[in-house]
Amino acid sequence: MQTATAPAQRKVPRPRADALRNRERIVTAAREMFVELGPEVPLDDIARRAGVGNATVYRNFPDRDALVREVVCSVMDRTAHAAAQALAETGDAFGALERFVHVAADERVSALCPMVTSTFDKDHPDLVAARMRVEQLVEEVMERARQAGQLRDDVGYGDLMVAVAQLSRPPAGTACPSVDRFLHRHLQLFLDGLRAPARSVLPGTAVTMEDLRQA
Amino acid sequence: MQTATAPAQRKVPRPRADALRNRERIVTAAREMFVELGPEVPLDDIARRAGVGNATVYRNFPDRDALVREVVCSVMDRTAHAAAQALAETGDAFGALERFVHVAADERVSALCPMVTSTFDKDHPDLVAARMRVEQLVEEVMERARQAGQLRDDVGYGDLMVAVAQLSRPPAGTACPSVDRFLHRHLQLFLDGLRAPARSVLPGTAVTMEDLRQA
DNA sequence: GCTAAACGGGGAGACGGTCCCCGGTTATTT
DNA sequence: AAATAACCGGGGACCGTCTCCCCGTTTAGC
Repeated sequence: MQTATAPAQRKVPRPRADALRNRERIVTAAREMFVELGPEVPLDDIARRAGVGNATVYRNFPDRDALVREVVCSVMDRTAHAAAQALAETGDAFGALERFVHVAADERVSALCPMVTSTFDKDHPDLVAARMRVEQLVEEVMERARQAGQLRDDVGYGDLMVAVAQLSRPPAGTACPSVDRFLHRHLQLFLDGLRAPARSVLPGTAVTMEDLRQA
Repeated sequence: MQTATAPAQRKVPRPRADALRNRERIVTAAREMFVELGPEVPLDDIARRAGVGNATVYRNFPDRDALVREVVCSVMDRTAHAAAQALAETGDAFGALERFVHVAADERVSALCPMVTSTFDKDHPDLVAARMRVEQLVEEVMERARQAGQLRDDVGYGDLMVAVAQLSRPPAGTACPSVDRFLHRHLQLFLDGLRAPARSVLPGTAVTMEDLRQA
């Protein structure tokens, strides 16, 4: 903690500039390919898309899960950012919620779900931290709309996020771009169903954050 | 065409009873496993679940696509049946639509989409026949609700079916049963958004059957 | 310009899915 | 009930694919 340019204790001499750049390009490429082709795309393909050799991928990430985790955290951060922006809006509370949902869908929150599977540490520190940020912010956005009497009160955080994730999932298999044509229509329809007053009585109870965690 | 017991021209001496039974069990097991594990489950696993040897699977279906096609047709038939029942209901038109949606979701129409990929003949006679039946019936159910002024008129067949398929997709990876807990809640929310009068203006135009076909 | 870190491509190794083979079993026919 | 032919089941060979290491070459940083 002496100088800003050499903060870490020796032994970590600071990575090279191009190394950092490559790492970032890998994460970006991985996010795109996970969304398009699913969570099982060969790492070699990701490397090619990123414009690097396959060895560079395996150097930066000890195993597939490490890469997946980084991608998931990245998407969560973007989602949290979208929620924060929605919170900053001072106008219509439900309008802010709507805007958040459409932006989050474009970030492909969807891609996360298929990956949280099998050998994957859901309790990794980085993950819980990112998750908590998102939950906190989205919950606030929803609460404000609820207070304003615009959001029906029998729905929870989990209802919103799961439905958005499901609706924004690509049709699996192809990177068919047509899904985007439908996606925002269907999100809007779902949002219309979310408005107060409720037009029906829902089965079960509101899905909370805790429900998702242990699911 | 002489007697009913020997209708086929010779050379097809009629399959044995247990052979038919096995074929049926394979299709059932395949539907379950496709829904739970995705369209790439090993055929050997399907055979085990069906309680038959793997050779029996390969004997009955020349290749994977043939099995997938049979499963898809089977699900479509069930869906068409659900739609027909909804049409037969004489009460509330929108209520019939709701009931159809919830039943169709339980049939896992969802499982179809991930399979319509890569090497798969979308124009196989059996498929188009089943598809046309479903389209016809569902369109009628929707039209009746629309006429009754209960269904917003800026949505089409494609909007309904794609959204239902997406919402009823299992979270991919695990056969986590919790999804069923959410599923019907989210379907109901979506249906609420479908009701007239429209609570917002949708982006794009109504998704028709033709849109889906060439997508 | 020198040094060491980082890169890239090729290929070995391993895993998993598909499909065939053949001895045993079961449904049908007379 | 016996004969017969279709059908079944499990084991294993073949093949494509993904992972990951190796090593000669390049490039950033001083």
